[in-house]
Amino acid sequence: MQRDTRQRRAIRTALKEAGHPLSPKELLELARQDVTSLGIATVYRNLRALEEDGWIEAVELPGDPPRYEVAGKGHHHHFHCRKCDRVYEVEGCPGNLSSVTPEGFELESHEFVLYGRCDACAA
Amino acid sequence: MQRDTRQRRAIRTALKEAGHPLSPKELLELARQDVTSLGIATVYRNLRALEEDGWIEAVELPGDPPRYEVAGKGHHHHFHCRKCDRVYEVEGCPGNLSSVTPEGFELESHEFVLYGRCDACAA
DNA sequence: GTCGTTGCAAAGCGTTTGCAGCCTA
DNA sequence: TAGGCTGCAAACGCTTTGCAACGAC
Repeated sequence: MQRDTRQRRAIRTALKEAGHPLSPKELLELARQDVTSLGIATVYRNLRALEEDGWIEAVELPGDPPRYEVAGKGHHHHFHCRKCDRVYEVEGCPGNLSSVTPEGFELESHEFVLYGRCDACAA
Repeated sequence: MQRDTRQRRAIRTALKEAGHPLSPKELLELARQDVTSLGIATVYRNLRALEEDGWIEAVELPGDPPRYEVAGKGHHHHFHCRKCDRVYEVEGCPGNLSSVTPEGFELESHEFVLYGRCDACAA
């Protein structure tokens, strides 16, 4: 990742402005508002490059292809709205994980996903 | 799902005997010990049929294709071993989820995955 | 014998890669 | 102007589907 191309700039801007994790396809649509010729392969290549540079982080939710969000937000989890399919960040962590870890198992990390309706869809 | 074929019997047996969630490929390999001619398409078709019948449940972990386990075990979560890649069931639940649910959001359910080393791999 | 089920091969779908041309530095 | 980057199209891996043959009931 050495050059600052129009495509890369559009992708970074879309990720920053969205404020929530984006799928490659969502990202393509958003970034195409700046660079109409943008191809999906370029999106995937830049996602990988940005992730290797630590600029973004993959958000992997069960049963879904990865979404991506700007990195450096500290430990958090996600809320997946069943109605609009959007993913939100949530702060906090239920903790108390060692009590559910089986005997002899070494716990290294955890993931945690909430499902339901976001405030907009619940209304 | 009306007929009790050799293939379906082999698939059910493999799922029951494994005791932990299996991927379609793992299942194919196990069930082929009974029915050598078994094809992957048949595995996928039977997984769907067994799931629709409520006989099995999909176990979706972040970033992984679905695994399948025998249904009816009640609420539980999973531990994914980073070394052997196997998935174990864990009992219990950290609870206390409403405290991390944002204002105005309606919580319907949750998923929860532990990562680390299983007892065999930790030794 | 019927028709649900199977195995194969082809089709889908999301993601990755090869390659020639483009454009940033 | 060099070579990193892009867009296109082909390749890939996993899952689904079409179809003729098979076999459970």
